[in-house]
Order: sequence, then C-alpha cells, then structure tokens
Amino acid sequence: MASACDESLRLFLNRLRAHWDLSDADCRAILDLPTEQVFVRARAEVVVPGTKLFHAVLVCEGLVGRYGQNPDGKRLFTSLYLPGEMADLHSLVQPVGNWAIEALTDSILCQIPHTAMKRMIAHHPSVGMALWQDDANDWATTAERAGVLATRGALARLAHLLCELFARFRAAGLVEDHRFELPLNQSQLGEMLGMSSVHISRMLSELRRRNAVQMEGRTLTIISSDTLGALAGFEPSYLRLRPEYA
Amino acid sequence: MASACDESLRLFLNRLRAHWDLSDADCRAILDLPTEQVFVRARAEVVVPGTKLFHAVLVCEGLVGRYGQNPDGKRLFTSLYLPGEMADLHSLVQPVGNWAIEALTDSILCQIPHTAMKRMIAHHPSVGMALWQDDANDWATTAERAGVLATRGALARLAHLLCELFARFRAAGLVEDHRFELPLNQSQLGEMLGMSSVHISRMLSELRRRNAVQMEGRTLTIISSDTLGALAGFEPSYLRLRPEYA
DNA sequence: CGGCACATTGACGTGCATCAAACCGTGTGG
DNA sequence: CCACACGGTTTGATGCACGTCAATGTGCCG
Repeated sequence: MASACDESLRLFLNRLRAHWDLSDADCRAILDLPTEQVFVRARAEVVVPGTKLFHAVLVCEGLVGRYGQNPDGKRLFTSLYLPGEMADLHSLVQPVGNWAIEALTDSILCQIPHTAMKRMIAHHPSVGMALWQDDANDWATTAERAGVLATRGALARLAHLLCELFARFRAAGLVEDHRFELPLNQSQLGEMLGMSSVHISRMLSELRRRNAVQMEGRTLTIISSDTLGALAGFEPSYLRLRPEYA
Repeated sequence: MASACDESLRLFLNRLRAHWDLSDADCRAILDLPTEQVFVRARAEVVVPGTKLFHAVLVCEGLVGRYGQNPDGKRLFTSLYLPGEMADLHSLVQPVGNWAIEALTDSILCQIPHTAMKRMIAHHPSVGMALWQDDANDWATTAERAGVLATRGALARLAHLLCELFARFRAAGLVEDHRFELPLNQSQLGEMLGMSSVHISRMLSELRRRNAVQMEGRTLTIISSDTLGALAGFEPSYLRLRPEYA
C-alpha cells in the first residue's frame, strides 16, 4: 500500500543526497519512515496557523503553498512545494507557527509523524543535518524572492517567478518541451508577488508580446528562457539544483 | 581570554534553551566550543557571497545584517543580528550561499569553526535540533517581513520594523525606559524595507507627528507602542520571544 | 439557456521613486 | 576662529508604476 508515498520518499531522499552525504543505513531509515497517505482538494487548508503539528507533510502529487496573512486579510505566498518536497519540514523544530499551508490543486500528500522522524534523527544524526539543509533551501528561496519583490518592478518580478517555476518544474521532471502545466491563476500569481491580479494580466500579456512566453489554457510555454531570464535578472544558483538542470 | 565570546555564548545558549530542551552535557558542550574573537568596522563585509565558509559567526557586540543583492546593485537586508545571536547559523549546512553579511556598526564577533560544531552535534544530536530551531527562527522573521513588505504601505512597513526592533532590542536588554540606540541611518532603513531614503524620512516624520516615536540623534524613543503597533498591525508571536518580553 | 470563475481592457487616482535644492552637525585644515 | 567639505536629513516638484473600480469578453458547467 501507499506506493505514492514510497515513490515520493524516494524523490525526497534524492533531494537530500544531492546536498548531503548519507550512509546506506541513513537512507534505509528514511525509506522506512511510516507514512500516511492523504488526499486534499484544491484550496483546502493543510496547516492552520497557530495549531500544533504532529507530522510533516511530503507532497506526492499536486502543488501546495505556504503563505502568511496580515490583519487586513491580504496574503503573500512565500513558498511553493512540488512533488518530492517537504511542505513544512521546519514544523519538526517549530511545531506551531503563524504561517498557513494550503493545497493549490487537488493533491496527494503523505504525512510523516514527528515522533518517528525524531527517533530516526536520534539514531542517524546526519539525517538531521540533511533535513536542516533541505529546510534552509526552502527558506533561502523565500529570501531570494523577498529580495526580488522589494527591489524590482512588476515585469521583472513576474519574469523571475516564472523562471524559478520553470527551473523547479523541470528539475521535478514536469516539463516537456519547454512546456508545463502552471496550476496558478492570475490572482494566485498576484498573491505570490504582492501585486493585483489585473496587473498580473497586463504583465503576462507584455511577456507574450515580447515573445518570452506563451499560454494556452493552463499550460505555459517558455519560448525564450534567455529573454525571460534577462528581464528577470535570474540567477538560479540559489535553488541549488543539480548541475544538469542549472 | 575571549571573555566577550564566553558571555555571548552564554546568551546564545539561553536563546536555545528557551525553545529546546537541552541536557547539562549538551549545554556544557556548547559553552566549551572553541571561539575566536574578531573586531570589524562598520560597513565591513563579514561574508562575501559565493565564498565557502568554515566558521559560524556569533555577534558579541554591535549590529550585523544579511542582505541579498540583485544585478543592478540594489540591496535588501533580510535579517539583522543582535548580540547573542548567530549571524549565519545555516552556513553550517549550506557553507556557500549568495547572500552577504556586513557589519552595520563597529562590532565584536566571535567565530566558531564548523568542524567543532559538527563534532559536537554528532555527540549531542539534540543540540543539532536546537540549532536548526534557532535558524528557523531567523528565517521565519525574514518571511514575516517579506509578507509585510509585499502587502502593506510604507507607513505600516516602517512601523512594523520599528516594532520588531523595539521588541528584539528589549529582549536583548538594550532598551532603557522605552529608548534605545538605533544604529541605522535612513538609507539603511530604506534597504531593510525596499523603499527610498527620502520616503523613509517622510514616514518617520509622520510617525513623530502622530506621537508614536521620537528621535534625538541616534536614539529612538517609542512614545506609544500601542499606536505604533496598531499602525503596523504588529503581532509579535513570530519572534518567539520569552513571554516576559511579549 | 443562464450562471460562474476567470481573463482582459480602459479610465482614474495615488503612493512612492526620482531629481534637486536647502539645511544641519561634525570634522578638517588654513 | 572661520572656511569648507561631507554625510545625513529635510522639503518641494514632477512623473510614473501601480492599485482600484468597472465593464466586457470568454470558456465551462449545470
């Protein structure tokens, strides 16, 4: 049972091994983690701010996002999680936070109890370091986007996000022939970039006008990643992708 | 020798223990870490992007900031580090990054070799978790500010930063009678908030006009933390301060 | 067919950047 | 002691990149 979880655990293990040296015993301990598979619908809340968590969430299928919200209700998505990524790894060390996590599409998740993870780390300390490393990767991406949001104009911000998504989807094997399924509508893109949905619309059409991207329905085609990257000032090193995807 | 380092290590240990259970042996291992004291001048680069680091940096005195920079040279400071805080803890798991760290004032730092820290974690795995927790705290602060920057107007952004600084300086024992030394000029405040220095000037004078703060020279007085907090929509839980400072 | 979610387009207002000038405190050298 | 330069703050004028509001268009689904 739970073959989707097994598959995703293997993907996750690959992520870890790309950046941290793990022994065979370490790897086996990870693959042996107990998991529980869960289906969630698009727009469902996966993590509610202020509640204590008892398990980490690994994405098997779909797309999941973390956001913060301020008093007046406006949201900013600070992270996206693709299949094979942990959606709230740091819940292991900070089980209650004031962020929220929601499924952006119908998704399959797999939950891994904190207790099991802590027990594993106690026996395999270097797995703990590997997890910390992976968590830091997530945060570094958040910080990079924060820098872009605060210093660049709307066109560059959007182009930068599309560059990042293109690179990450490609690394996840979800890109075929410069084309991938972008499961975000324009208001959601706005919530990732701190801008209004109508301005997203204008900037997207500007990107089309410049022959950087093309859209048909939900699928996005990167026509020229060069012009897109130039508009964005995109410099992918912060993603720490394996060299074949850089 | 190095009594400034010892003192700061003790402060740092207190931070860790406030959020993670550590045994006496764990604590002793931390206090026994080898340290090297370093003086740096204001505006000196402490960490240069793209270079590999071999030690973590603990702030003993002064103020230190982490920033990202985009191609056209504009910077955004994403973190500030006060005495007793680790300035780039995650360098332990990601020894090369594309952020930079610079001293904002003349500062005393103490360097702790990665090798010693890793050895310690191998023997005391729960210290590793405590460090991860502390690192996550730093990033969570970055993410919170990112949310504020992307969704709120200039006055709220500035008020929010001042609220955060007030709370953190107070927790660090650097506030006396609602007054503390703010070692940032208006361009630096601008680089923390993604806005121009002249607009900082205007918003600051607006805060004065509303009797929220007052400034004489470098020292900032919080006249009414209520009105300031209300303008900011400040909700300090993300800082995870000990309850007596919340 | 109507209803709904989303995308597009236009008109309008405004929050902030930018440029420029004046002001102020501090240090430096004659 | 004054002259001057210099880093920082303040203030004003101007422009533009956005947000907001509103209308229309476009699938898609019941």
